Amino acid sequence: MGEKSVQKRKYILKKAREVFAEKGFKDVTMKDVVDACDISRGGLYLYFASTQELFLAVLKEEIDEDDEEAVVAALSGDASAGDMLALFLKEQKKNILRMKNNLTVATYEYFSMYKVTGNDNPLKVEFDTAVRIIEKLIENGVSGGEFYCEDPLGCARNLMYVVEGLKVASRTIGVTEEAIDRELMYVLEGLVPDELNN
Amino acid sequence: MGEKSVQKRKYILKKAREVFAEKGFKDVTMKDVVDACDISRGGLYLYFASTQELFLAVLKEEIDEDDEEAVVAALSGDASAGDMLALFLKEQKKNILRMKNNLTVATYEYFSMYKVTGNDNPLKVEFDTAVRIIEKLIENGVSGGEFYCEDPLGCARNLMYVVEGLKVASRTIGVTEEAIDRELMYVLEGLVPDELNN
Amino acid sequence: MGEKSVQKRKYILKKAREVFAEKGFKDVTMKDVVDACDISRGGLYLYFASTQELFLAVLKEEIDEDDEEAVVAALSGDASAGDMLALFLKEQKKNILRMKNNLTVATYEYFSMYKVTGNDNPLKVEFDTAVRIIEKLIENGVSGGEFYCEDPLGCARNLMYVVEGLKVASRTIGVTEEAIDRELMYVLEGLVPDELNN
Amino acid sequence: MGEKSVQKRKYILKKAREVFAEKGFKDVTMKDVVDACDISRGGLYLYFASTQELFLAVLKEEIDEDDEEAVVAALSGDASAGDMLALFLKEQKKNILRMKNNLTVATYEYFSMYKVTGNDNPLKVEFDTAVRIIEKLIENGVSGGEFYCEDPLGCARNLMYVVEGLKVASRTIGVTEEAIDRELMYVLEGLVPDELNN
DNA sequence: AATGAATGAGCCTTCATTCAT
DNA sequence: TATGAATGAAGGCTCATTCAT
Repeated sequence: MGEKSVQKRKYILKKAREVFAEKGFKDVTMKDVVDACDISRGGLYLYFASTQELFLAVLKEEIDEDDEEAVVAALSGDASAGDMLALFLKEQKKNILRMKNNLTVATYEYFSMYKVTGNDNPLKVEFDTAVRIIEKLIENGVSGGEFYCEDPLGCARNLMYVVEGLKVASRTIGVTEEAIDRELMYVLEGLVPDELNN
Repeated sequence: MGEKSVQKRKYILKKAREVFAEKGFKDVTMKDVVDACDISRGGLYLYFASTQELFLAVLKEEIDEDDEEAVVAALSGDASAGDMLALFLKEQKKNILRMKNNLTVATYEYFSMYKVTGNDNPLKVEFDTAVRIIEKLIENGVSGGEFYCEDPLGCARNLMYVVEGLKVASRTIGVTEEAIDRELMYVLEGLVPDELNN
Repeated sequence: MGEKSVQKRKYILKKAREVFAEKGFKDVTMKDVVDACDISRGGLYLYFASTQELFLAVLKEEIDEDDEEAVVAALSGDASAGDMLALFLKEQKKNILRMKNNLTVATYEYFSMYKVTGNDNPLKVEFDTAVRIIEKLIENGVSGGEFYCEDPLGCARNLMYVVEGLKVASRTIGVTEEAIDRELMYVLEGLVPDELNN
Repeated sequence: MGEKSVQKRKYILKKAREVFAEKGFKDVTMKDVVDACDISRGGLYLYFASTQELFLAVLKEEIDEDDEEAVVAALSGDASAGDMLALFLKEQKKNILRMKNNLTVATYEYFSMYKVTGNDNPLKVEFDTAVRIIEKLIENGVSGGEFYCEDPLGCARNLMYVVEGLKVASRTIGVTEEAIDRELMYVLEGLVPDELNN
């Protein structure tokens, strides 16, 4: 595949991403993507054989980017643990609220359809990675006397399940920005020693 | 629609429920239901005009039942607040883990597709109801000296978002029974006064 | 078939007539009639086995009535030939313009579909009858010195083909009341001796 | 759509025309056309989305042809007005009698179903055009002393309504070739000065 | 007589997929 | 590589017709 094809592949993925963000996974047809890309039916098949293949490719790009963004943002600074955790959660919040180009629904549809287990499941990898980052941040915070927490891992997991809950709720029940702030704050406040909390 | 039709309607809903539980919402076709019910194409249309209509009817039955089950189970006993909360959560856990006949995925697919707001959204109603029940139980526990909690509502919400997170995770990432226990326990332990916790 | 059934049969025909007037012949389904009559599917079949049977029955009633109306109106008076012809044409005009309950389109659809020849074709019978009436009226008018016409039959036929042309045009091209008057007058004026015409 | 597709489009229209001529408009299904063309179901939809679209396209071709035929034939010669009028009417007669490939019924069905007014109605355009041509021919004939007529427009309209009447009668009542000749002659003879008529 | 539930055929329409160019 | 015409399977929906009650 030459240079040109790589460009086109990227172009297709960009457009496909928009389609998945709009319609989820199950409702997307190859025709939807063809129309969005304004290429020929046959042309799309040269690059991707199915919506599944397309979606996995979109997801792969997504995750590669995410790693660079959130993780780096969260860990590479020399800010305090609290600030870094706040930064990380801000990133999550942005994700939850993002209306355009959000793959949450498509991703849930995909992975509830094709059960993928263990580390082949990017959703799981992402979740576990996030848990580990948060755990680390809390531990750092505890070491520095900034936080109080007897079970950093438990707390990190609790936080991420709340985030998952908020994600799905925002797509189904509807969640305001204030509600997200409130939920995340609720967890964070549990980390702050009582005397500081008042 | 006579007595006989009522029976058939129920029968169709039962079968449709199985189909939705198996395939989610978006992938289900009228033909799927026809096949599952072993009736004629036209026969199904006598009762339901679309998968949407079918799904909403299935959901309505579901929720009517739920009300009788979980709520009654949680509140009508004269057990301690802790026991009642544990019972309520056990119900939630059963729901999360139930492999057969679980509408979680279908429900998420439906409500992420057709945005329904406010009290017309049974998902929201269910969530809010659960939060209120938990809040009440916590308050009772605090009154009785069983629990310690400065923000029962916040805690109840935290718990329910965790439950939502677990639900979706169990359908996408995969969650073991132990993980569910662990997460729910994590929250519950936050309610127990420290001296008792050790 | 008892008295009650006769009533019901008439009721069905009345409703069916409305349906045919609205939708023509080909588009009408047994269901349309069932809905219009608000009776059961099976109930309709007790009286009529198909839309064809229904339509023929509707038509039969129609023609029976027509005979009594127009013909009697045209011939039984002791008015002048010109007045009687004018009366007859006024009847035709009313028919052409009638928007509600007009079977023209349905009739054309039916008889262009099922070719019926000779005196089994009520359309032909009606046409021929009308021609004969007009011919007679013209002859009377000529006898009385009211009209001048060398070929009463030819003139009568010409008139009726114009009427047919106006009927179909009113359903397809659209024809104003003035246009109908103008066309009928054009023919009538040809009957009036020149000296009277000025 | 390349050169090849243009051919296929024409082929479909030709076959569809045959179907409409045979069955009228309302009874024609996309499947009828698919079968007549011996192409795939999907293949037809590449060119036309409905029988309505198909019919309008068939009609468009029809009318384009007609313009070149009848009008040119009637007006471009240097024959006498009477001969040209006779030629024009011969064309109409051919139309009335044509058994194969006659769209009369389909056209009436279509335009009685979808009311189209003014110049968007090709039926009206065709009618008005014919009237104007005949009027012109009569005027020419009068100028040349060939005809006698005080109201050329009225006469032209009368003639065309008779033609319409004959068209519809030929599809519903049944009309012999002789009857058509007779009717058209009846009108023409009214144009010829009395002394010549004997 | 009358009902209306039930069936199944039939048409509509959309797409995944292929393939000649 | 790229195109887009073509096919046929799949699912949607409606109705004519039957039949047990």
